[in-house]
Amino acid sequence: MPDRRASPPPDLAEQIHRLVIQLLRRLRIEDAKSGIPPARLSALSVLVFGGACAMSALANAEQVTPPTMTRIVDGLVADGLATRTVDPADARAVRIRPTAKGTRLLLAGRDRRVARLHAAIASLTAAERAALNAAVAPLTRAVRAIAAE
Amino acid sequence: MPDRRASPPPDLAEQIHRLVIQLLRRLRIEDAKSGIPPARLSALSVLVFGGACAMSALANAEQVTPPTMTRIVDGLVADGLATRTVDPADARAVRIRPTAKGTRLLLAGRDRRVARLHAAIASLTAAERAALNAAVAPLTRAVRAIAAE
DNA sequence: TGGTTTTGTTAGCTATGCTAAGTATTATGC
DNA sequence: GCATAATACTTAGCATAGCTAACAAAACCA
Repeated sequence: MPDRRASPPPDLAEQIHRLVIQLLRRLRIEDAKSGIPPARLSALSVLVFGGACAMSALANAEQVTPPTMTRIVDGLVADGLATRTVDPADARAVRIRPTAKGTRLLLAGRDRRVARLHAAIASLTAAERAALNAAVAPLTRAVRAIAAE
Repeated sequence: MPDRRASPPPDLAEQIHRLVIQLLRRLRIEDAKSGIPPARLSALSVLVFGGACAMSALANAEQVTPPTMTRIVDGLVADGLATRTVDPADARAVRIRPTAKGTRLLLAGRDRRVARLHAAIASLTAAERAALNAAVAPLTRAVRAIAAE
């Protein structure tokens, strides 16, 4: 790991760190409106955008242990937002799928979140939006670089 | 709120949304190493960077109800990371202060987080870092715009 | 002075994270 | 082909963290 006082100005990482925390904290407010607790909403998001999924894959995607994911899925199933069926090819494993209701609910909530950010971005100048747009690729690379270790 | 299909490309908000979620998820891994649960760590961060604080102000800063913050502070005090004293000017209120141990611990943990992001940014090209740097101001404005509503 | 507001806490519920331990199924190795 | 190991989840039990409702105490104020 490079010296913290090396090439990039020391504040860039800090600034981005702070910004990102604030951004998510503000968007999170929208989530409460869905009536679904955050862990379920997040898992449901994986199901809706990633498709059907095994328990372990879901736990892995959410960076959570299997017992925790078991209970989150219990909640989703109880609320009619997902279904749990035994994998026909492996009776140990389960396939977890979002229901139509779950998909509808998630997309609506996500729209609220993203719409809020979208509105904020729309209020910027064209030059500012261009600067944001130009930062997406480098930030994507940086995020991937974190995973490397 | 503007039409989602209006001027800014619809994916910019979505891309940033996704990126930011991934970024924090990856950095969060470092927090576990501190041995302090996330809510306490976050509250401690407010104390260390914002200075002594009343219970209500802390709850407000953390977007949490007062009872929740009472227990988080209980935990911090039990761990010797903060102190709670009655406000001499108002016997209803308390002043919550980080201890030297709390300050030391938080700064170390934060350094690990930021250092990780810093290293990732350092691995980019100069042009990419410049693009990131140019995006900080617009993103700051956008985040503030979210709070407006 | 007596009601109201402010500030925090207590109580009790749900949700979410963990580890340890258990069950059932599949894979393996001899 | 059967014992053993590995895999995929679940159950149990604990700590943390969020909420609302109800309460206590202090300060305000009319």
